[in-house]
Amino acid sequence: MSIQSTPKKSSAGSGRASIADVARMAGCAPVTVSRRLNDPKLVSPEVVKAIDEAIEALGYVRNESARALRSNRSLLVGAIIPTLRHSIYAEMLEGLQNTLAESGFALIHNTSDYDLDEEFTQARTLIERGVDALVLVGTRHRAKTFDLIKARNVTSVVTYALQSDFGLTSVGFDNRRAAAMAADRLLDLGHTRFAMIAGHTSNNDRARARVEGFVEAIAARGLKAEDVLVVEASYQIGEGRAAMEKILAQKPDVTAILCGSDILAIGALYECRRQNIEVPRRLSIVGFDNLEIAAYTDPPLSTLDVPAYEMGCEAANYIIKTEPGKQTIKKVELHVQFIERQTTGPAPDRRV
Amino acid sequence: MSIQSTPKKSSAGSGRASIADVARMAGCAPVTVSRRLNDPKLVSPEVVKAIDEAIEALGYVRNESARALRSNRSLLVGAIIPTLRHSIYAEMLEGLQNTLAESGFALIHNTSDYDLDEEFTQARTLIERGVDALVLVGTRHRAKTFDLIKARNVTSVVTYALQSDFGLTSVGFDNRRAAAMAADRLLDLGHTRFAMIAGHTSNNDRARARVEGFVEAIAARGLKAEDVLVVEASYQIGEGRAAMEKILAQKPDVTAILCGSDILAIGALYECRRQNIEVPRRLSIVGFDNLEIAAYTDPPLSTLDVPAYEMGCEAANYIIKTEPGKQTIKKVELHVQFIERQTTGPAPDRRV
DNA sequence: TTGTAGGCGTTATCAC
DNA sequence: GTGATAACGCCTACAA
Repeated sequence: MSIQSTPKKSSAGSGRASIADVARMAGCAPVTVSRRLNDPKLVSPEVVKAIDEAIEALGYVRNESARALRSNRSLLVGAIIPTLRHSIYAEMLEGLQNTLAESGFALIHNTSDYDLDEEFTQARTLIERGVDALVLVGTRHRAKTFDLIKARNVTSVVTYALQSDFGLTSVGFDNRRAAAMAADRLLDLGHTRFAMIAGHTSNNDRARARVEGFVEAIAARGLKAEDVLVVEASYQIGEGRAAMEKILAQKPDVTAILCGSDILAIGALYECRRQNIEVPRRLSIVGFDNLEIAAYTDPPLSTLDVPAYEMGCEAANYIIKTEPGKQTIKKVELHVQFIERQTTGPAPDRRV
Repeated sequence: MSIQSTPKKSSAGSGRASIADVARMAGCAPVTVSRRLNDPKLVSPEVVKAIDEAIEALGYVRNESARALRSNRSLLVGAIIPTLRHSIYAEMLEGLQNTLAESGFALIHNTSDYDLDEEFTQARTLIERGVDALVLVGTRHRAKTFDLIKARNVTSVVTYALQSDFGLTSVGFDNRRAAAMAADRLLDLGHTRFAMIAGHTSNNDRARARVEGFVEAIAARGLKAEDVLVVEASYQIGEGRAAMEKILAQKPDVTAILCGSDILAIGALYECRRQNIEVPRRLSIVGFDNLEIAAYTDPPLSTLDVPAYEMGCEAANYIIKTEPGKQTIKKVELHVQFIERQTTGPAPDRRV
């Protein structure tokens, strides 16, 4: 009864031409059109030609939803990052997206603003959307987030991280070691009175690892952890400035400061300028990230170069190579480099 | 053979529980589960409870692909931006994503790197994916891109633009007028010898409009267009620096410079510092964008504040409010503000 | 308030 | 090399 009324099922509901419309026009079966689209070798040249013409004439575009439904692959990847306002995450995302796009994947992103519950909700939504893979930032996540990923067996990558004890592939660098590199360099320059302007460490394992790495490396050289004054700030220039002000008030004899981000370092430099504190003559400052701007501050900022874009690319590569449902846990370590510019110098007491 | 083995169709192919599994467990029909998900009012409390328990027990998550296929709405929005490396676009994207998420839309983005053909390809891919709406940047696009949008009748918004003569809704500000604001202020300060460090104007209508607005506003005050030396550069600090060097070589008596972006202005400031040129004593510089850093340069940068995040929000609002296939063309104008900090001052000849 | 009966556009499977 | 058929999981009608 119902079927007879639509003998030639056309682009009825959607308004879009379907594979069936193309098939009818090209004088073949729908399957053949599907084959031409997915594996042209299986179709004879003449038929391919007829199909292509029909596609052109009808302005046919494939319906990915149907494809995803039937084949159970969405070619969609979800990424949840803290924020796009830090270019470091924007770059990671760009690397991810560019690399994924080459293999036909599209990227959906959400920003959690460092809220782990929000992150869980977003992960759920992304999985509802049928993403084939999920990209997260850092090691700290709600248990239910991990549970969800495991229950659904969604290919997942954690960036800015190197642990794999929670059972996910990670792509990143060693924040602890990076901070230690800065510490070692400053120690070699004779510094003994340190401070650090760190990002907030609650809910941010990267920020915490940097603090730990810095303090531990200093302690390893016989100094006490108390020799390091740590002030936390959110990643904004103004906050970096205020933190610097606080440090100078609390510990006026400080000579070396590591900042958890170049943004914070820029704030610190600003405050030094304001207080007429010569950098690096009286105070050495090291940033973190190696943003474009770091080479152009006054003086140019010594910092740690973080492979943000590459992390995105590596995460994408893992996703592309992984068969759905068959992930093997890997750890991809990228390297951080200390870039010495002109905000670091010998400790003032040594200089004399 | 194959079918009989699964008389009660379970989560067979996908591995995920379906609405049918939930229904079986809750002792109701699939439709009822669907209703509970979409409009809980229609289902009695006890049934809701049973369904919720089943959902919980099975770890059910809805399949958006099926939903999209059936309802012909993907709740997916595509955005194509030039690059994420300019925080101005990242901010727009963040506003877009945050606002869309509140209404259940997810955002897919691509970066075209200012390549209009690439943009077309991406638009096509996004439409294949069934996006309910498309967000583009600027007014310049390939004719085939417009054709595609019209053919598919996809709700579309153009950001950073205010024209609507190409038949799409636009959300933006008047680049021409913004640049003119800067020109007027500089003219009021007595400047007569101008230059501009502009972004590349081919394929970038925003950059072009800024140049035109600047030159025209100066011409409107009786000066000649030749009085403005325009140098193009891509949006990188190093390029801004080089452009500044070039300007100082070609037109050493220049006293006022508008930069097409704060990034370029930072490069210009850097070069001034290098050449010991006092800003704003000898030279006034105006940026564009009002990035976070602008308030912390030395001296703090006078610039034009661009409502990037808000543009994203407004674009999202339009999309959310628009019924699929029923778009009405609108023009949402946001306002630009001249932020006077300390890189602008009276023309040196006036000062004497 | 709940259930029955399709079908959205595609691809997997099996036949020719 | 090509085609017929049956799902994929959900939702819109309509019926009870």
